Amino acid sequence: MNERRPTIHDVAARAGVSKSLVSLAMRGSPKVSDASRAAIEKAAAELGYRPNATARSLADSRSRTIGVNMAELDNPIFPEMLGGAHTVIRSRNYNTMLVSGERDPELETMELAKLLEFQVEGLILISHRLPAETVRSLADEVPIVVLTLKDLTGPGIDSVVTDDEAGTRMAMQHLFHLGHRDIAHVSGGSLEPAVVRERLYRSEMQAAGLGSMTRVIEGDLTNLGGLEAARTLLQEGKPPTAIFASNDISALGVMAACQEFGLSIPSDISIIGYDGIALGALRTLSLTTVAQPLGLMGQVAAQRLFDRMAGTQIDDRSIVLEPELLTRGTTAPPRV
Amino acid sequence: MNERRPTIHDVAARAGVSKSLVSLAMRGSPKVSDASRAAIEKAAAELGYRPNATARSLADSRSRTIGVNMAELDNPIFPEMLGGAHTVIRSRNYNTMLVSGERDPELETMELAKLLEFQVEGLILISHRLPAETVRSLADEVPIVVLTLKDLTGPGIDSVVTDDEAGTRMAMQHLFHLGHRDIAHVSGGSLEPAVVRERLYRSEMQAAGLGSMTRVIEGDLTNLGGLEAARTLLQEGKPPTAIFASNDISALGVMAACQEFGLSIPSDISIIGYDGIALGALRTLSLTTVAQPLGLMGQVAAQRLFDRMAGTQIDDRSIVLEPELLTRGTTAPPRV
DNA sequence: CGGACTCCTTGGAACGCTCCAAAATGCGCA
DNA sequence: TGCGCATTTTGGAGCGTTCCAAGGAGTCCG
Repeated sequence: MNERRPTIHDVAARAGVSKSLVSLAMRGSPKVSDASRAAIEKAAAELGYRPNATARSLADSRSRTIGVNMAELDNPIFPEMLGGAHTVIRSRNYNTMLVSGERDPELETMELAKLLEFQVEGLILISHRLPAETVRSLADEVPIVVLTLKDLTGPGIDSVVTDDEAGTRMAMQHLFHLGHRDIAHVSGGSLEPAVVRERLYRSEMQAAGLGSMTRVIEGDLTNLGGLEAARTLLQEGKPPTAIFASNDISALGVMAACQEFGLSIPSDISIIGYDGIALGALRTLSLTTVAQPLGLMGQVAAQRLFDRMAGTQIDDRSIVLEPELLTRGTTAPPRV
Repeated sequence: MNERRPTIHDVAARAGVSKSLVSLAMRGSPKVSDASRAAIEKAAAELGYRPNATARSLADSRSRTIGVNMAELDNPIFPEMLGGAHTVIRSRNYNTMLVSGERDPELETMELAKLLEFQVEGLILISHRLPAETVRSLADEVPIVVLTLKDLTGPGIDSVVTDDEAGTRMAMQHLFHLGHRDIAHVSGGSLEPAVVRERLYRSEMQAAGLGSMTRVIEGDLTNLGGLEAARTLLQEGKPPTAIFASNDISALGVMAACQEFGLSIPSDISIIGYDGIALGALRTLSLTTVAQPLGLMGQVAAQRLFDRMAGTQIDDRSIVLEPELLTRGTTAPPRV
């Protein structure tokens, strides 16, 4: 490991110019003569000079860094969104500082505080467990884009979501068209998207004149939660002909439960999930689902953030993307 | 958004003390009198003061940041390792700066350069595509821990891997014990772990007197690769009674191909993977596999990095963890 | 009451860079 | 040869901290 890294001064001395000129040259300014530029580049290369981004941030008070918070790692939708956001951040020549609150709001708050101390220029919250007021007060210091939740917007806070109402309708219409009437729902708890999906499940059933067949079993958006919810449902007696699960990983749990009960999918029972996680496409699973454009959501979130950072005049606070029905192997007409 | 953030000077002025004392107080120095400390804390709270980590980094030339490179996002083993590393990094009160080279060595090199410009104090490479010399020269500036690859160690470079030889032996012994003899292997290309697994597959077959039954079909560690490899294999004619795939996601592809060919798992054919991705445990899949302690590997990598950063005297350069056989639902005795 | 301590507190010099106003240089042309 | 203008180059101030040597305030004791 080297002793002390060469600085701009060392380069300047070696190239026989002033530090200011080196600074200019390093940033590719057109004001630098070709001769000087060549000398500086040579000197920099010989010394193995690397600009110090910390000093630069301090000097021009721009960190060129975006903070990303990801509360959970176990649902693959989050890494997928992260990937999308990350791509955009990199393409803008910014850096990504990643934190995770591990589902603990206090820890999460501290982690975000650290991000702000690092002078991140913007914040992307890919899922979070923070109280609204905390987010609002953060938004006072730096623009924020929240993914998947749109209940919280306001000055400094944008959101990127998909249209869960439309998506749920697609799922239900798909099942209706196949001929299903006895459709149960494995719900997903109290977070906004799950609530919307449950509400729309109910209203679609109602609208189809199937209000009396409405059955909701509580899940929690996890694989195990889906498994147990479905077990409960199947123990009750006559299984429905189709189950709409609030998200994909719980749908996979539902599938497992069905198999346990000797039901074959999709001939005995149809299953549809929600999210469009990459793994649902695996041929082994082939899960029919309503896909959110996960990577795109991350990208759009990052783009919006950059727009805000640039101070672009934008009116709407919420970007709503369209979901897409992916008909795969877990849904089919009900057995007659 | 606030105009200018309050600095240590503002706090000092408001509390009626010098900036130096504020600096001391903010860092919890015991030299500060209780009265001063209280006044400073009050002033800081009133102003909403937040220390500027950039300035601090510059002043004490410690960034308190670890750089993490993750070449790929589509194999879930990498996020799982990231999770482990991230936990340790946070617990040390460090930050994680994440980059990804997207499988492009040039891009990756640039991204790592950016990390160094940010003065990261250490580097964790969760998979990478860099030429050895590049890594070596980086190691000259900052300690590095490489995950999953141990072919490259040396001054400044440590590695964390699992014992792939032992793991492969476990897989093969498991199949042998079940009574399998006709075992094919879907390989995984030229990266170190895949090569080792293939080599051990061959030698185990040989050692079991089954050299003549050795069959290797080329895969590439992806789901699709596994699918196609298995299709090729199954088209050839009589299927083997078991397939050992070089990793889990390709094993899932193999499973899909078997289903396409009407083979039921595990009664017609057994399948075993390698890695122990969380999703293999989903009841729907229930993939028998040789599990690497993925999260732990990330943790150990981060710990080793901190040890190096602390200058602890350590001899070995390579940490080898033990894999574990997870017998689940995709393996069974061959049909008689 | 002076001196020796111990505790607190302070201003100034870094840290490595960018920004800026001003100085130096070069060039064309009368 | 000299002037004006455009092009290059420069030193110094500043970004918000930490570090350090040194200064001030008490306290205890002879």
